[in-house]
Amino acid sequence: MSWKHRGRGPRGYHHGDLREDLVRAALELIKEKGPAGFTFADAARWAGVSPAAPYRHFRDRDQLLTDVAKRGFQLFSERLREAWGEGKPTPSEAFKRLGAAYLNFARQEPGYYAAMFESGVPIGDEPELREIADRSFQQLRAAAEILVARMPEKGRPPALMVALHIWSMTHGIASLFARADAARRTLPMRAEDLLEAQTLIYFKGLGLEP
Amino acid sequence: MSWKHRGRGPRGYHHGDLREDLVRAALELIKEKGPAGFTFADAARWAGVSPAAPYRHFRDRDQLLTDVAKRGFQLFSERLREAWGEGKPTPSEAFKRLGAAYLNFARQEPGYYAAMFESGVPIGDEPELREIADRSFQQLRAAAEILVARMPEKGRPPALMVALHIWSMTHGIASLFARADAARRTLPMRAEDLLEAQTLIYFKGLGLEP
DNA sequence: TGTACATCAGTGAACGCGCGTTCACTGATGTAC
DNA sequence: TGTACATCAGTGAACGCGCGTTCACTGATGTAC
Repeated sequence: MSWKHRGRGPRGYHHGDLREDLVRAALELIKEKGPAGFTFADAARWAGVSPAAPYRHFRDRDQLLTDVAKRGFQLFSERLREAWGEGKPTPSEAFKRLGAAYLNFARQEPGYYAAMFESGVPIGDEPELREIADRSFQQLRAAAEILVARMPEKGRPPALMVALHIWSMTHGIASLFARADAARRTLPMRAEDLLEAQTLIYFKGLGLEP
Repeated sequence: MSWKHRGRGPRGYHHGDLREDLVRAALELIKEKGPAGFTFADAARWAGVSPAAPYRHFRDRDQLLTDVAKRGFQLFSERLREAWGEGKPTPSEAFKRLGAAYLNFARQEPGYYAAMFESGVPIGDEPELREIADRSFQQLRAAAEILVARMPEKGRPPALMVALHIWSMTHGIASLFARADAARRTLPMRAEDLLEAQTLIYFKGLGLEP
């Protein structure tokens, strides 16, 4: 595997897919050094290209980071959707998969996770990013709707609140115990088990039988 | 308020309290630009001192950051301890205060919070830091013990697990909705209310009456 | 099918800048006698 | 109380370095005819 172009065949003057490769570079570098630890020049070097080349594709480092965050939310939405699997066979099974997918995303995609949640990229400033980010949450929201719909009509909690609760607990466990970097706290059990237990207790508190 | 020494009286050749002032500088700069957005030189400038001066007090930027994290955990422990107030008048009252203290800490001390949880400072590498960080968690742990002790002996959940659950949900809400920077998600209610509702549901799921 | 041309996506040299770090130094403070 | 000296905590100049950014350029590719 050559340093210059990493096995995508010899390249001539044109790179061919620099935009994609810069995103890959960013992910790799964020993983290694944290969301603030990579530079535009770094990314160019990683892609085997002159330091001026990235300017053909991104205005600056921030725009690259924002793009990474967007792709991250996109991928995240898909992962959550697949995991939820329309709530089959039972919502609690599906919730278990959903939580596991969240934790796995944090573990396996540290570059995306950091760009999405800890890079300081302002979500609110760019409508497109905001929309994509919201879509991830809509997955949770839809799941909560289905869960709540199984309860007797009297005393149903608001689905939005339930979705936010699930999000919070999952995000808390992911950020503390399932992250890939040195800030991870040790845990005397699997993060999945901690989350599953918490979810069960929470559901029970809502009045749902298992 | 002069730029040079910010109202702590005129100073001569010696600064008097540079170590403390560098910590203050770090907090201020982290708050403004994020945990990775400040430099050693920045901190020196903020304190009104030559760029070589910080080296008398800290080996490098990382050591300063670690020191900030330590102080952060120290302060955090105290805040949690005060808020818990030995669980009086009732544990659920006390838990409510505990959660609010956590959220307020995230909001009011963004510099400390970021240094503690999002700066990439490796907790495990320095025993002293680890010990201080653990102490914060022990506050939650002790609170969980008291809560669990109120339950009938049969079917008591492990206090450790309960403490981890409380930590996770509080941390999740703090990190998503009560942070002070641009990565904060909007929330259609007070973060405190979301947390309180979640805690109540969780406690109910554990079999505790309000 | 060939050719001329426009456009695109890269180069590489150059620049100013701020950072980290070292160094011999010096002003201020504390202490022994 | 005064003096000599050691120590401490700063200075400021200097250095090498890598980053961000611009620029005129050039090689490769696509397209009109």
